[in-house]
Amino acid sequence: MAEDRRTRRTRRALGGALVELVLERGFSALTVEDITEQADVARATFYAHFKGKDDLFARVTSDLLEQLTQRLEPAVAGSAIGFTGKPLLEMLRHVSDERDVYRVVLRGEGDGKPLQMFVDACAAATAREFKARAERNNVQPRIDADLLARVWVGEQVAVLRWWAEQDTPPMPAEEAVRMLLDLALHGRYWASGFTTPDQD
Amino acid sequence: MAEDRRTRRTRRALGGALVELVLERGFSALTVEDITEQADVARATFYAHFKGKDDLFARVTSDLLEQLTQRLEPAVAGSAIGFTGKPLLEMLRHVSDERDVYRVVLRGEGDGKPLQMFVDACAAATAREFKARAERNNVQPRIDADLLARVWVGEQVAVLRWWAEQDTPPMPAEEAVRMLLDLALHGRYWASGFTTPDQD
DNA sequence: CAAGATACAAAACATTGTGTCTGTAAACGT
DNA sequence: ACGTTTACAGACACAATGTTTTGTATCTTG
Repeated sequence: MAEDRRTRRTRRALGGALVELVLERGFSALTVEDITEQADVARATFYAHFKGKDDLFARVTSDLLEQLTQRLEPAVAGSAIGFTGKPLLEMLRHVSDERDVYRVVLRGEGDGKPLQMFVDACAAATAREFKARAERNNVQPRIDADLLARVWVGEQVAVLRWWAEQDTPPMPAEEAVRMLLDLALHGRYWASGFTTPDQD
Repeated sequence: MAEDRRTRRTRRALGGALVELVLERGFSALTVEDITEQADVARATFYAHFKGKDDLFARVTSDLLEQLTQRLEPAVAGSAIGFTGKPLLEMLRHVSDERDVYRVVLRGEGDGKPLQMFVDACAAATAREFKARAERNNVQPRIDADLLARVWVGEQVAVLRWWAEQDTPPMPAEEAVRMLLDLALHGRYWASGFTTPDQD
């Protein structure tokens, strides 16, 4: 019942080739033949596994997501709201381990659909935590919940993208997390060194 | 010296057709012929104006950006830090006026490159304002400036996307701006109804 | 308003990528 | 060692691209 070694081999090779080539030339510039050549696989074989470029990319992305949720599970268990604290820390580490794939996904290659997958997953997880926590503590959000959720996830993705694009970590992951916690606690004006906004 | 009227006509038609079709089927699913058919223009004519699909999309995007910066100019003149306040309000209004184009761009169609253009432009403007203001008032950001900038822009884009995807405005633009100002001032925990984060 | 310039339409063309299908050889799991 | 599964190489029809040509309609400029 264990999966055939050959299929695993070729699938991995194709996924790796995709990521590598997208980083070099961008997704839309690639042909299926480019990918199979890089992976040293026959073109016909490609179609035995995937419907096309997009399908391959989608699988690479969902594999990544699956791996992420597995790594996140213990951290989320009894943890804080949204993605501050342990979950975020674990995410940053995962990005470090799989930097290339994250770059490709977070850059929005492939018509942004893989990124959409990723964002949706994050948004769902965030919203779930968010609502559960609000109900548990019986509080009401001070600004529109939908808007807040968007801002929240947009921020997370922006940070991950920034983190993924670094060749060498600009700071320890722990410090980045601390900064983001401060930001979430005190707001942007505080973070930028001000305590009050300019008048306008 | 004024541009030929026929040229303007066909270019507009092609740009409009692109936006319309992307909303229906997505960018990657389109052929040049689809676009020319929708615009009622000969295929050869398309290539007289643009190098291909991507080129057309890039021009549509840069036209939008140009229009935006023009509208933003008066608002930015003597205004607040980054995109809170008047500039943000003007942006939301612009999105309302050009909803379809914004949707297409902000969804990251076209391999996310048009979106990249947009984000880069916003980031540049934000960073400029940010540094100028910090220097003027002689303060230092409490968290890494680069990270802060990313978060900032990520948040803006998320809000614009949310705003663009609404069929009918969920609230007056002024109220959305007020919320975001509050958010920037007091932080996310406050906005979500808490004053302190959970422990983790 | 006239004349020269410019843009458009229509059709044909070579080129490239796609997706599918063969028969054959090799690698796999049991 | 066995039967089964998978990969390979090549060939195929098809679709989309990008370019070119020729005749016609429309514009701008003087």
